[in-house]
Amino acid sequence: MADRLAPVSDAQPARLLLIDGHSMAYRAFFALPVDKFATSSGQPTNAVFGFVSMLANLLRDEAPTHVAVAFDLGRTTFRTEEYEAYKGNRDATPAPFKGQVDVIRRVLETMHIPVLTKERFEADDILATLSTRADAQGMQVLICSGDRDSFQLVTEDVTVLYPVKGVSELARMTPAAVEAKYGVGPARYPDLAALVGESSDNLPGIPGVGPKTAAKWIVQFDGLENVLASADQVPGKAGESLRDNLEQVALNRRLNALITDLELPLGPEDLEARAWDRPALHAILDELEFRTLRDRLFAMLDDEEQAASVDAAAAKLDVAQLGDGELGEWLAQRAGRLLGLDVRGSGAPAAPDAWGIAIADDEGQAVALDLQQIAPADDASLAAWLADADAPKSIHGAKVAWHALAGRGLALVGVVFDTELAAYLCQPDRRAYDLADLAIGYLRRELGGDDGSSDGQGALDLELDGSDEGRRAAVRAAAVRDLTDVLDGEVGDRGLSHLLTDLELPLQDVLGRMERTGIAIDADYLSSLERSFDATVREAAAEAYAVIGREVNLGSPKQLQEVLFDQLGMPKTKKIKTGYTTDAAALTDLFGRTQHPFLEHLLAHRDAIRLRQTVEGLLRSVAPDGRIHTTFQQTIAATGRLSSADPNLQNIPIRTEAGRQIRRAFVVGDGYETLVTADYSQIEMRIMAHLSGDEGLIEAFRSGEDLHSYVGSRVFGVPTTEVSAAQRSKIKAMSYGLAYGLSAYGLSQQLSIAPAEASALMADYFERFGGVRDYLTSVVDEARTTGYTATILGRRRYLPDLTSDNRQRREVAERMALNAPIQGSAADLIKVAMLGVDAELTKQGLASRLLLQVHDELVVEVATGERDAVEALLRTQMAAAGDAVPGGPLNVPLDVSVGVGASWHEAGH
DNA sequence: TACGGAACGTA
DNA sequence: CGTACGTTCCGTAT
Repeated sequence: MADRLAPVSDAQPARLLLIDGHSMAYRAFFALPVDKFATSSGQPTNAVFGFVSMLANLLRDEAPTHVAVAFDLGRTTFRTEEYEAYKGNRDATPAPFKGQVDVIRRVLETMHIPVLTKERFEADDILATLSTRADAQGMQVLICSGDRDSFQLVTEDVTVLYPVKGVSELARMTPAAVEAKYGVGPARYPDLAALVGESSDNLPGIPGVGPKTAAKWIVQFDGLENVLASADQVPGKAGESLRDNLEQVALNRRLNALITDLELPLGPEDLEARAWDRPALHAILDELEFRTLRDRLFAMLDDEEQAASVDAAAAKLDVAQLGDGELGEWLAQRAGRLLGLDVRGSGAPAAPDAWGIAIADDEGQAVALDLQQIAPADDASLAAWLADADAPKSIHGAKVAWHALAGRGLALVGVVFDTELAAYLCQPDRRAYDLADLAIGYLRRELGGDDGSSDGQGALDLELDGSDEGRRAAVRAAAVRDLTDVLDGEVGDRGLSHLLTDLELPLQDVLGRMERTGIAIDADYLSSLERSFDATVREAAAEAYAVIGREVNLGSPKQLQEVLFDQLGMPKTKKIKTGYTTDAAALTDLFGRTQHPFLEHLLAHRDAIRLRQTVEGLLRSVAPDGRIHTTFQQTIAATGRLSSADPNLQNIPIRTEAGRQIRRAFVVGDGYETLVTADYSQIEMRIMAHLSGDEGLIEAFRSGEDLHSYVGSRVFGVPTTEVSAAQRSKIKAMSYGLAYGLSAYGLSQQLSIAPAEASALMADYFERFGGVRDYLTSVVDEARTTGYTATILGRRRYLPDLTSDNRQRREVAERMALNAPIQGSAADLIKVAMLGVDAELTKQGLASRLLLQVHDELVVEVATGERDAVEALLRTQMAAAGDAVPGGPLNVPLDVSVGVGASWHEAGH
């Protein structure tokens, strides 16, 4: 069999991967839903994604040394010249597929994978030629093609990878596999195909002859030639059919023979895999918005390449090896220049620590310091520089760094730019703002190392060699410095500089202090609450078990469905992915209909277990200082709101009496007099009034009357005093629903009224408050045109789905567009207010301090004797936030209500 | 062990 | 068939 020389013993044979580009792209196109794969601008990318994904898998799994992709050129080939109907049954190329082949070719270009085409020939002919020559040269060949004609090329050293499901699952067609599947070997596969026909090529076979008969004949007569020559000896109906179609079979065989001696510009030896043009590849994958795929691709590079590329990216970075005491001079040489900073450590507000720091300038010079063994002189220089307001710094996530440094007694002042905040303002819908990701996206630079957990906190691996870790930190600091210039431009282009510099950056400092301060907890009381809720949980569970005669996990929706719908045979609730919902609304509805006691106990159990869980979580979060230190996240909510985590103090119960018990545990701390809460009343409706300019709504607020009664009186045409409670609550639901894009149907559901009644209510509402309707439609229209919504301070939210062809996606985006300016403007205002309150506390020399923000509410801990002053400044500053709006003050007043008490519950209202 | 879904707390 | 979040638990996939 082996009639050629075996490869030299040690050397691995070359492995050539050949891909039929068009056929695989086409397969990918139909395997992946086009509506799921598109860029934010609507460019379909499903074929590109499938193709590149398949390519990535092949490169990883097969590790080819040589690669090429062949494409067809147009539809006319020597085959269509011989037989006009060849492939004539193909549907027109779908519009979303057009253009994707060109994109694939661009990707291949950046990967330096040769693309071959040949006038009048098909991609398969090119592959056949290359494969045959490579086989003769002793290479191992893999052919990836969705065209079965390629099976004829299979040998001991040539394997066809044929897609069986999408493009992710490829069958390895070896000689044995072909034989097993078709009953003939690869060389005779085209004989079989000629008899059976190939519908995808529009080549008809012999009627009544399938692969079994065809294989039988080929084996019996030893090849197609002999079958045709002996056609008259073939018995039966099939034989007759054969004799009627001799010409077609011969034609089929001529057409399905692949050409193996084309003249090509490149031979197998010229196809050696080369290094990718990484920046260009990054750029195009970026353009395609392929984030995970990019990670997969680049994760394939072996360590050596990885290291080399990181070195290349950081080649220009010079990490100074300073002797003890030389830091001061290094910093002095750069006095007044903006430097990038990277702090390694833990930024947890309750337990901060920093152990490493790196500083980089804009000329590729950096230093890295181990804070655990820093020389005293350098420590002093560093502390002075960090605390110097005139030493401008840029950091990625300054609040975390600020906490960490504080853990080592270091202040941090003079932060004039934050790359994380800047990226958030530019792309508020991103899930995360890892420095490494931003570096790739904005700088086309791979930072390497840090394995993704590089969010600036806790990412330091102590086991690593110190100098190596120092270099990583320096690379990050340099990336921050370089990103600063790029993002500063991006922020400026979007008109967000004011928001960054005058709002988010200074707010970060306020938030840091709020987190560090924390809020005092009465832990003994909280523990007694826990016991009480726990008792309720046990009782409710026991009673529920008694009713159904067995114990189930009441926290498992799956088991509950069994009990409710199978065991107890209750009517089915609303369908969800995993069956039927068991949420509180559905259970309450079921109880109303069945009066079944199990439901009562189940609901009581739900409530109690929830409360117990909340209490337990809070208890776990109490720090040694007896306070809870939440983290306010400033780059999470796409609308501009803050969020609170570890623990979340923005969702502490308030609606039920049992829930409010929990708020009694949040108390004034030692040495302080009381807590004060101040909240905006109906801030979102006020913003709606301002933004819409609706005279009626504006007048409602100026009149000082109860909003919902006022609006109700206009809608129902009765005096304000005669608006019934039911009318008022309908209006209230309606008003709030408007800001969320509520539909008439949704309103009817919420109010348990007929959809027609809800529609009529909405019509009446808009009749009286037409400015609101006009505003809501215009806000969506404008966002569709510009691509984004904007708040009163210019904060943007980009909503590309507003132009989606997919109705579902489009309507979701429309509701986001309605809500974002309102929710976001409210967020802007309270942020302005927080800065004002904080500044005023300082200015008046007060010791009272901000503790919490809950979207429209501030909680302040008041020092002895400062109560009146604090209350006054809260009212003033929160109301004054409306004056900071560009283009003058809001055209409605901002009402603030204030409460005072020793606990959050008492201070609430 | 990691992840998505369901449920539910807040504004 | 109403926006924005975070946390917990369950069940399944890994």
